[in-house]
Amino acid sequence: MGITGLIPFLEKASTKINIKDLKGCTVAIDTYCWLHRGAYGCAEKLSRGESTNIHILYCMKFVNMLLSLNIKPIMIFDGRHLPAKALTESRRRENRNQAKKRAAELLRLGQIDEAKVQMRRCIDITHDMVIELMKECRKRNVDCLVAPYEADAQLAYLNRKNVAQYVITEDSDLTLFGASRIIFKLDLTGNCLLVDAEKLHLAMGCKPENYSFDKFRNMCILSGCDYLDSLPGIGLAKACKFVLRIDDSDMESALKKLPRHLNLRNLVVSEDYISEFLKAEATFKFMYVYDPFQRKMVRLNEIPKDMKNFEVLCSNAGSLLDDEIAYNLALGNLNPFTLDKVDDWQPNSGYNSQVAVNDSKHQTSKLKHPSIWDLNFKPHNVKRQTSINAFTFRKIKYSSIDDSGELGDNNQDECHIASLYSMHSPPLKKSRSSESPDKLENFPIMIQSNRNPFAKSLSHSCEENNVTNSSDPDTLPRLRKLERLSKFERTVINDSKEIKSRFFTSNALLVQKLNKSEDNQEESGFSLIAKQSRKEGISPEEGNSNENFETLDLVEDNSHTEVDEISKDFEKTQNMYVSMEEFEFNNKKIVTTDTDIIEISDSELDLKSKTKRIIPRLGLPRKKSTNKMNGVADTNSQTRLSMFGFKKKELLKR
DNA sequence: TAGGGGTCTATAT
DNA sequence: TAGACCCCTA
Repeated sequence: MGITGLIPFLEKASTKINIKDLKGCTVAIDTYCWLHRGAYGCAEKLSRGESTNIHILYCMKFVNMLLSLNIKPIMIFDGRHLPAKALTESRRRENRNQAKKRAAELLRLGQIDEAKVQMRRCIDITHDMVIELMKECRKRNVDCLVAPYEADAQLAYLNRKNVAQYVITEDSDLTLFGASRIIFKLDLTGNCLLVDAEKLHLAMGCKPENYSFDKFRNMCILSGCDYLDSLPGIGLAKACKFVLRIDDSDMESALKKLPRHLNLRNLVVSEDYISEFLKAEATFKFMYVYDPFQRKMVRLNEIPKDMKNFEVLCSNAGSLLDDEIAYNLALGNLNPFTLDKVDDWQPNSGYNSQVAVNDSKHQTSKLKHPSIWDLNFKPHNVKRQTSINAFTFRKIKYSSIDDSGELGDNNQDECHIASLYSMHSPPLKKSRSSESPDKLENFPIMIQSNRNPFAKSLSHSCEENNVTNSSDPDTLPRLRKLERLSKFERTVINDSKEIKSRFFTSNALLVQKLNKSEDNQEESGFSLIAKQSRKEGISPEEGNSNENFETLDLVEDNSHTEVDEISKDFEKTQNMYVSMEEFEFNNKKIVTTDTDIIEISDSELDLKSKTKRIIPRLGLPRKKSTNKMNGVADTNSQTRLSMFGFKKKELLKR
């Protein structure tokens, strides 16, 4: 059931991303969603009890996609049913049985198509399917874990412990368990929707100081969730209005005032509803999950010592199992409902290595990722990465490339300059290159659209909100400039080629980076142009001259990552896309991808054309731009953002 | 008119 | 499970 309408409600806290942006991260997956979708494709066979692995292959496509992108997946499966959901589960079981009967009847009548529809409705994900998928995952050393109860709570736990920096699901309930970064609607091209818990206040339409996660959770419970139906006439909008008006510390007394706050005089909030509400809240907060490091069940959140009546309130949040049972349940060795032994897999057993020997092509990936079942496993410090550009800003010391002539005498790095053109005014440092990984990890994610007004839609509601709320005195002039930009004709092109980030870099820097090889992962992102510069005999000093940029072949450069056999197999059959937008400006076609700005001539508009002109840094070739930009001079004191009507000087004045 | 609620449909290959 | 659509209600 989930929370009706929650995903659209969270629009302002959401960003469209591509899963490839999470390279190097760990993601925990609500695997039931994939299994269910996969089973839809072989519903007839499954309902007839025939052997099929289509649903397993479907899930493995996603797994392989993640592995190919150097993203570590952890597959989480639902465990036992909570008492709170007993009614829901029995309803579902009843519906499935009815659909089965109808399907059989329709088949007897020869109505095949109608029968197929009913067969799809009676799909049930069994523990046998789970074990089958687990075995496939183990061949690739992909960790699997059966949650003691709801997978949602387990996902949130792993997310909060930083075992998984992101979680993938289709179930909006997950937001209520406190996961910080949730990915919805992931498809096989990698496109998905990222909901960031740090932005939930935007969705609720309140200031960060007035927001609390308790308010958000209370709003969702009020609007109706798996553990409690909503009061009549209360949906997300009204629930939001209510929780923002009240003091969230005492819901018991606040709920009694709900009819008055919402002007719904006929609404009755019974004592029973209030106690069920408090139980639902406790279920979301204190559900049992499995901690693979302590190897025992723990509460999602610690129960406060001063909490009264917690035994009653937590009566729906699961019961504690013996450690040995909980361990084997988490490994998938027990049927969650009967607790009968159905498998005997143990971490680091011969079973796993034997598979790896027989299937040597998967050994590479096996070696890559430490297992959560390894006793020495520690959540590693993974750089959170949703924006390649954002990392580029931090890792490169731009102040050292003044000789490019682009930055003038302000001794500003391009990160700072970019910030002056950006919608926000975050505190910026001249260089982050010397910062520790921990500090980097804590750095808030900068979504591309916030940093690069050209790369994403300007009408994005999130950004509008930020602009409106900004107290920065420069906001209005910036808005006016952005209005100018928004007049450009923009069309979204879905088809594109992946290009590595060079957005704010100069050729000089690229070549320097290539020579120094300080950071292989970063370096390779630039290697295409840098190598080209070398080929053309361009020195770092002159590398910024656009004349040296001849037409380049847009060839994906995968040298930056260890692409194993799985990746290669996958990439043969899957096309990874980045979003691409096209501007028309002074009879030029300018295309911005997530990572680049590309100028293409009319004859090259076919995006499948092999040759396109790549513009290093921002904007157009210098020579052409000076003549055509409506009198906006392209001098040393001005970056190429001026191509779009921005003037640098006045913004950089101190 | 905004917002809630019920119903129907798609999900895969 | 989510989204679209339509209808109803305050």
